[in-house]
Amino acid sequence: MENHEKPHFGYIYPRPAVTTDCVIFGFDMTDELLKVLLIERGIEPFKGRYALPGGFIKIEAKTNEYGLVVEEKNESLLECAKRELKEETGFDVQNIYELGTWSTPGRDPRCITITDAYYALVTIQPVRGGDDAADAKWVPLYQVLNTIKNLPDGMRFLAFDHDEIITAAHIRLQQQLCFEPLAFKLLPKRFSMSTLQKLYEAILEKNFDRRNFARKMLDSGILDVFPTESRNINYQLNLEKYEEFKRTGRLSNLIF
Amino acid sequence: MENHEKPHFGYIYPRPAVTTDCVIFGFDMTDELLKVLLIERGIEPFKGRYALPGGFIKIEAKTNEYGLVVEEKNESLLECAKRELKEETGFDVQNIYELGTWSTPGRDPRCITITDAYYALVTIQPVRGGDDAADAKWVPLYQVLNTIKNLPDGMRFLAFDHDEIITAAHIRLQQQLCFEPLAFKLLPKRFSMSTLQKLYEAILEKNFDRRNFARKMLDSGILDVFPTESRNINYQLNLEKYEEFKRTGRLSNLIF
DNA sequence: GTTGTTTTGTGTTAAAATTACGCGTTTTCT
DNA sequence: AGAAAACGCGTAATTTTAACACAAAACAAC
Repeated sequence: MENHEKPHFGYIYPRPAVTTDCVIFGFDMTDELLKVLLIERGIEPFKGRYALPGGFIKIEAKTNEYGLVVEEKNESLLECAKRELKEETGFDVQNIYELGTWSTPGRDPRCITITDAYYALVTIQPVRGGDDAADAKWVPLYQVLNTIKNLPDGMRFLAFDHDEIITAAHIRLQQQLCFEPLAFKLLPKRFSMSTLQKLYEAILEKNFDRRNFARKMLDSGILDVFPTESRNINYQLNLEKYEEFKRTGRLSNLIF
Repeated sequence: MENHEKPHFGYIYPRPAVTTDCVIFGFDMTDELLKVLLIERGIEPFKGRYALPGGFIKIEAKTNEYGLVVEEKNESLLECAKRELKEETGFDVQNIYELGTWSTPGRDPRCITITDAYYALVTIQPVRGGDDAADAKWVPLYQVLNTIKNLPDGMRFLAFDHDEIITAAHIRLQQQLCFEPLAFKLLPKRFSMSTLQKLYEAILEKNFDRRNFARKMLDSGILDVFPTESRNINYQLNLEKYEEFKRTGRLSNLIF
């Protein structure tokens, strides 16, 4: 542990280190499971444990020969989250949302660290071979949540306080689904009604009547219909209609 | 602007300064308006402008004679928000929720600063004399939001990026009201049905039919009834029933 | 390719919730 | 005192939700 002598541009009190972590949700079309992307930590602390991808925020400060700051550059927390994601998992994520901060004293044994957590929604490509990207791994969400829930008191599954973060992310995902058809961001462009339903069921942990579900979705008017070679029908989100319906408040019936 | 030479316990890159800001909502029974607590800034930057109460996170680090860290103390961001609130406005707030972080580069002209924003709900005491607490002032929310909305492009009403924060806080308050009867936290213990309705209308910016509103509230089962001297009726939130109904999912009909 | 099983598309109907008003009385304001 | 607003109690029409039936197409196993 080394001390740090870089300039801090005006505010002279000690500062916490700032990181971002990200809960990446993906829907696996092959087994129709909602999954999260975890990485195995290669270094201490928590070496060998699974954790959310994330890392420290980047601030570049240039000082002249007298030690005065002549140039500063920094990224926003959102940019930080996206960059770390790309670095650690190779994912280029569009749909990313802030979840909240975690700052309990002692949460990082190295130093006083606060993290700004994000969650992101991606479509898992159907036939990706072995999981790429370092030691990143897709794990079924329900497995993670169950493991966490059944842990003996005081024990943790993931590194740091990531157990809490992933639990909060799931709750937030459930709630946001009531305001916004987020689910589409987890699916490929076109999908079947039953796939969409399975996804809703996976997120909300509750089952729907197949026929009522389909009617509700279709009645909302945001889906375009595409026949397939077989008798089955595929659907696609109509973004214009969705945005319009959102403005005019006609999406309330999408709440389950 | 001075440089900073204090130790940073292990993580050796430059760090941003960290602050918290708080949007305090209060419902003024006298004029039945939803208001926010703003403070007039006494110092640069943005001297004389209104701003959200808030400030820097407190970290105390003690080093021995060799400059090594022997003791650290820090507060969580939530504790920081509560402390700053107390210091700047005298308010001791129970109901406080995290809103999100703001970290756009350049948002604070002094230095790289990220803020974690909170929102809080308080009951404004009926006959508080002149606004106490330094230069804190209750301002009707709709006035602030309208001012912000009608500002010429690029102009701002509040200091820093507090325009965005207060706007986001209002949206969040609206959304959270759909999951939780937050409104009660803005009212005194007992209140009339029309007061409750006015509050809901103020938050959601939408009007309800008096009779339907009352029925919905009463049917939910979370209100206790108290006659008054006059023919009128007062109500009070029954916390036990509320918690029970929340667990058993019987509050869905409280969504408007 | 035949057979049994599962999935998919298309309804109907009863119950529940929401919305829109009517009316007589009490309070409030001037 | 009189007019206007607020209040409590109620009903009817409409919309939304929940529960369930059936046949054709796809799929799996042999």
